[in-house]
Amino acid sequence: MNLKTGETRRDRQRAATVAEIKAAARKLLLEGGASAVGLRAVARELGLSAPALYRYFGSHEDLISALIADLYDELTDTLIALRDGDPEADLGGKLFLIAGGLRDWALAHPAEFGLLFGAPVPNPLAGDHDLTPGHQAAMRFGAVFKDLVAQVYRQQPFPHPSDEALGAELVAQLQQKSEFFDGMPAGAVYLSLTYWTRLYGLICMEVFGQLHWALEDAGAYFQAQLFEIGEALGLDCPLPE
Amino acid sequence: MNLKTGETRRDRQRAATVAEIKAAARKLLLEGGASAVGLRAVARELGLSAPALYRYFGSHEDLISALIADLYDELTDTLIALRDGDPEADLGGKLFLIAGGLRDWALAHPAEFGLLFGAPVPNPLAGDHDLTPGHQAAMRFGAVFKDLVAQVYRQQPFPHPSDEALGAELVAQLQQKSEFFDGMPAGAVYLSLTYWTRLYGLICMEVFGQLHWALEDAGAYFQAQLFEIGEALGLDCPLPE
DNA sequence: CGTTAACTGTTAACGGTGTTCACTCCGGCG
DNA sequence: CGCCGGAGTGAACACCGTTAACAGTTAACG
Repeated sequence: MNLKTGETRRDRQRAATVAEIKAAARKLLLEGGASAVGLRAVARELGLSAPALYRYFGSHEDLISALIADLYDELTDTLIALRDGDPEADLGGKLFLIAGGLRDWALAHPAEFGLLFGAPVPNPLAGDHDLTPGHQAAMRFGAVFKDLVAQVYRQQPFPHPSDEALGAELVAQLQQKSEFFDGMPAGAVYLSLTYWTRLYGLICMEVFGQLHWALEDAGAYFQAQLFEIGEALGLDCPLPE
Repeated sequence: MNLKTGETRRDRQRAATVAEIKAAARKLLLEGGASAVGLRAVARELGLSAPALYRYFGSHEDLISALIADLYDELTDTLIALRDGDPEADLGGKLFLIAGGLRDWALAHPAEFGLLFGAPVPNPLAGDHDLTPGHQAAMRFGAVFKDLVAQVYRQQPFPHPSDEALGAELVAQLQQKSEFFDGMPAGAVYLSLTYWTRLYGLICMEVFGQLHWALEDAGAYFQAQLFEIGEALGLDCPLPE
């Protein structure tokens, strides 16, 4: 059976167990936050001994990394579904959809969001050009936004700051990423980066509770900010209310 | 001596020990990140037994909270010194100074920054109107920015979005904070919030390594963004380079 | 088919953590 | 002086990630 892949019964069993482990880890993460997903806790969740998990993951950190990669993938799929769900929406509308979708996901899964986008600060280690599956999944996630912005620009180039306004040093760095951004000029890459930076900052602030002192419900503020950013990208946005 | 406060010799000794403990915690935080500042590690650092620390802090979390409050205070002092250090600078210049100062501090102390502004996510507990010293210190910190923006507006009101553009719900929330913002109208409060949100997001992204994929050195990008935000606040900013 | 090797799981143990308890000091107060 | 209370101790508990030595099962190969 399936001689091509050489997939044996044990391989399938193993894959199933790995999935079970990650599912248990997700459950613990959802219920008790990041600190609740421990090696022993996961093992306990599926009636195993803690050392048994070492047959599937090299360490606790490896498990967490795999979990992060999965979460990235799931979030990416959610956003893609949102992007392609409404065939009536134009490119700008899709941009609004996935921005709102990211915020909704972050608010619904704060612990998961913190794991993905919070501080990997304790690791200012040697220059590791991360090729981990987690990093790749993060790239796949970011590409959803990047590609959409690039499509918007391709369809109707939005006005962007001139090279002189940005300064030579910044332009040099931006032009390095021009190819990655579908050949967009530095100013347009700059605006794309601004879009992402503001969106990220907005959601971080809200999820991390850094906005409570000013706003009870940041929903309206988020919409207004999104409107501003959309304007900068030359989109005609729906006025609030 | 000092009968008013009833400050006895033991009280002074105690305060000194508390300071020593927090100093050791800071050292560990600086050297090994947030995870390195453990109860036993701190005790080890000053030749004490772990349980001894319970005479000074009710728990490990209490120690961390006290540390956070101290860090907030220190950061606040740093920014205030920066603000008042150059008597030549006008209000807008001061705003640029403290924004850059915050970024510099964050980059120089990433672990500390993560502790202050990173995810307190795991605690979505009951509605606790935080009156902890940490929260108060955070307010004192935020006020440095808030007051400066309010002074800028007072000196020369910057153009701000109209109530209609913001939407009724958002305006209602903003007006609730009008008094806190020196009587500024909703649109101006909105712009102040935008200033802070963008600054925070920018620094978070850089410190948390969320910008590495796009920019090696985010310094120029930061300056350009600061310039944009300053423009929105009606400041005449120095063009880069 | 039988043998062998690899895989999955176990228990025991090590060093680490935060925390509590019972106990000893000793300085300052009435 | 007597004594209370604060400071500090070591032992212990329950948890954590991780390793080692061992047993049962399953797949692969001659």
